[in-house]
Amino acid sequence: MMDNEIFRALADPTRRAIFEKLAAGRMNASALREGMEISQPAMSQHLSVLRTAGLVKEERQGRFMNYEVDPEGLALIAEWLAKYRAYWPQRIEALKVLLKDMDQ
Amino acid sequence: MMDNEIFRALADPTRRAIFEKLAAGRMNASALREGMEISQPAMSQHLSVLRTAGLVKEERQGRFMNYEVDPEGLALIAEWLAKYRAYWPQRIEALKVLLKDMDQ
DNA sequence: GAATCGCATAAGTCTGTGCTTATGTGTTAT
DNA sequence: ATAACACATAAGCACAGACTTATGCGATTC
Repeated sequence: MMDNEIFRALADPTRRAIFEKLAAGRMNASALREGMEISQPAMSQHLSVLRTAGLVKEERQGRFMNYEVDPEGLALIAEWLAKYRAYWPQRIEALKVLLKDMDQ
Repeated sequence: MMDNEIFRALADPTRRAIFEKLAAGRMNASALREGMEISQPAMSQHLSVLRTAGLVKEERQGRFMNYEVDPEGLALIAEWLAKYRAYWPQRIEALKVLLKDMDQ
């Protein structure tokens, strides 16, 4: 059950911020730190958690380590969410947005 | 920002189990405890967290407290997920399932 | 109205987790 | 080779959070 690691990873606001920043594009750990007031070890540890959860994947490039969003993790959340489809009221705007954004 | 409470609430496996059980239908706190090896105060505290996160809503009925899934919280997760639509590869089966289930 | 029931809250304990400083490992530059 | 760089890992600390036992509070039952 990967649910646990996924939701645990996203439970931390700093990690969500890192993930959001990564969503803007592939980036190395140092670039991620810019404007984030976070120590280098802390960043490394957060990235490790995100990686274990399947939310992020890494690729070595020289002495840099490039990180990017891993769709795998997002898919797990979508699967989890789909289990509760019965509870989606038609009028919730967010659903329409989600559908419009995804279906194209 | 409600993201924090949502993901924090779902980070605990016991709370996810409670939520999943509630998805089967409206239930009071005692009924939820059945077959779950969890103390009464622990259940009450978990439900409080889920409620604050917007994942569950309650309604008093005599001396019972009925709980049910609150779509509000699910909508917040869907909104969060929609922000990363750019990372959905077409072939992910989960996405298709989600779309099929929702769009009908 | 007293006892019981369903649940919430209080207070304390123990574990997990996010941080720190220090150090290690591999890569590039000089 | 040596220094500098990008990042990972180790160890320790402080706080958050999930549990416990005890008690409180409304509502029902007898």
